Amino acid sequence: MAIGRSPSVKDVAASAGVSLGTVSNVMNRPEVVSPATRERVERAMAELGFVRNESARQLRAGTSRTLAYVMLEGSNPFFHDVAAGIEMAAEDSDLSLFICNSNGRSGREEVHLDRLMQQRVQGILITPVDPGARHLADIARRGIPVVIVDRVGESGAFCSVAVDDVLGGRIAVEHLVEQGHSRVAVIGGPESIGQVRERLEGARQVWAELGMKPDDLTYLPTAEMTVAEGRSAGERLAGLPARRRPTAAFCANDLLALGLLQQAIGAGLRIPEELAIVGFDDIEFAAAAAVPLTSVRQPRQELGRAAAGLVLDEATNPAHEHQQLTFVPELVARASTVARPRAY
Amino acid sequence: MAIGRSPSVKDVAASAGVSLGTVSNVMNRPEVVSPATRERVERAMAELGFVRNESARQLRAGTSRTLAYVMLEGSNPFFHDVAAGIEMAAEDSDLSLFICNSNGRSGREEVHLDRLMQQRVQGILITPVDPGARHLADIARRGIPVVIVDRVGESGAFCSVAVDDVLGGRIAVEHLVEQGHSRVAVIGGPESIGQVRERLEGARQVWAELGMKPDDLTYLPTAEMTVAEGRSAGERLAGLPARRRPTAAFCANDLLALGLLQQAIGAGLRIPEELAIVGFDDIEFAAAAAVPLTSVRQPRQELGRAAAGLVLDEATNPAHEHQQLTFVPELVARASTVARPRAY
DNA sequence: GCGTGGGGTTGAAATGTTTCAGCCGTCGAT
DNA sequence: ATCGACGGCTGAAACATTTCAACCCCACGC
Repeated sequence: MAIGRSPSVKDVAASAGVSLGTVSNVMNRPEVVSPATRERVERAMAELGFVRNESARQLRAGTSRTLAYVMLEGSNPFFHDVAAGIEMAAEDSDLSLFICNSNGRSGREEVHLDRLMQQRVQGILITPVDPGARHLADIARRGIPVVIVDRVGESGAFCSVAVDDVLGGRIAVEHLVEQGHSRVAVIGGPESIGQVRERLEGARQVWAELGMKPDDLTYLPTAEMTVAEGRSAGERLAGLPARRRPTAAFCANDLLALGLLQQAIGAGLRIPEELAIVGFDDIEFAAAAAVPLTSVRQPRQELGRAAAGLVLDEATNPAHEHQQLTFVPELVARASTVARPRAY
Repeated sequence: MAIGRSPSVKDVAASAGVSLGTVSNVMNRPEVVSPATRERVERAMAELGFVRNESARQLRAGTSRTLAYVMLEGSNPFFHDVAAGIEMAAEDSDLSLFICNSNGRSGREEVHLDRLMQQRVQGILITPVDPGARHLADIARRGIPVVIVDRVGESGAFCSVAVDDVLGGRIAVEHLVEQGHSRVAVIGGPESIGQVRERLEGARQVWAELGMKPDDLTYLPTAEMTVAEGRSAGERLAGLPARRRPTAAFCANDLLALGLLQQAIGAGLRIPEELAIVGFDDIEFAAAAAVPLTSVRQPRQELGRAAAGLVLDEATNPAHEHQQLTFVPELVARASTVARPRAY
């Protein structure tokens, strides 16, 4: 088989003895072409190994059959789960999905967005470094559907999908208090991250409402939301005088919680007796930890799916109105906060 | 700002009072156009908010500025690390990267590949469900560069990049024997996976060479390479009569190892004293486990980078020859096999 | 027999970019 | 003065597809 340039509709048409338009019809409106011709055309396509040229279709159509997700941190499985949800939805609409990763850097984010505009993607889903960034608004102003995932766009200029982070903070700390803890640490940062602020806020709210002493809720800031930072927070925690040391920690995500867990176990602490730990996100590795991690679950795939739904609505429905979808987080209690008799 | 269709080179040309060709030159060969005109054109582009239409470029060029990676299992971070390596390389060549996920199903893999052909991607990197699959060969025959990642294509019809899995099995088991173990389990499966076979093979080789009793190397097959299967393997292990029970396990990947670790710790075993564990891949969560996991490291990002290099070579270099790149795996010893005094 | 309707097919236009041969002046060399 | 070269710019062709008005022919109704 000669491997020249790949055959086009023209070649197929010639080989089947019909016109271009007919070949196109066979692909796009098979019902209008007679069975006999259709069959002939299909055979020709198979023989020549015809493959549609997507760029030509796109050029004609003015838009590509592609969505894009710009994730915030490739190293956090949470975002991959969101991406998986998006991909399912994309698949259902027969669209491709571009997955990009800004790695938390605004510069890379901008580069990706630029490329995506050139690709004329149908819509962009993004967990942005900064939801208020100029370049996001610019894109939306161009008429490209943009949906913020796992953050809430302040301006209302976009749709967004997120969980109620304040509530998430509340149920985490409420759970710890229910388990009898009266000194709790909240670990996360930097505070420039909206989620961190809101989860902390929720924690403080419920702490006050339950009548706990304000000083007994300690906020331990971190520089990032990584396993390593979780470990280092554990060391800081261990350094506190015993009488003031929290007996439980609420971490703003699971990576921090896993790091803290590792450090605590390494230091010989019994979990949850000497230190109880709650994470956030409920990534798969939370359940897989040596001491399975209690975590505030976000419906990760659902988040992605819903976001994709919104972006598609905006792309296709002229009457679309921006909306802010909020999901309800849910506490998944496991051994890192609840001691259970174990079979030995 | 009116949001009609986005402006084209034609609009820019009109606005700047030059011809299409000149606008194109400003973008592609700025040095051939006089500074004055260039400046005028650039201003016009900025004013109109001109964004290149990538599909038109592609149509003209006959190929897209895009690579693709079809990963095997989205739930295994290993593949995301490989993808990250590919993305860096793509970035260096100013290419976009499509990331797809076959989730271990041949059908999805085929759907993805089909789409990628339609997109006229420059090259395809893939960790295939089955390296011998017909559809892979078909694509290569069409002249599209294909590189197999983390598997070796039997036929030599493609380039491939992988680590020496036999060697990986050898160093894992060698390490365990060095640590004084004389009964070892190898956990992994199904055996249809090439890696599993080769890692097991390496384990058996070195076991024999070191003069250990063949019966003391137990192979525990699993149905998948997941955390859950790791746990269940742990239960089977615990069910063996004490005198025959292995004191160490070599798992064919880290997910299995983490599952096993969790099960063992839950059952009250001390690690590594009562059970030593070695994983494979050295994903980030291996180091983050409660008992940090000894693992056979694959240079994950390097794998991706090298694969991208090969695919680009095949795409651009007429004198390209297929090659099978093999990396050397490396043992990273941690607490799951080596007891160290700990500071309490 | 004539008009009508409609199923099936055609041919050309349109999409946005790049490339390339060619054109127009100007400047330097002969 | 003429030629050549060259910098700077133009205009048209080419890429593969989709769409749409137009067309042909046949059957059917009057």
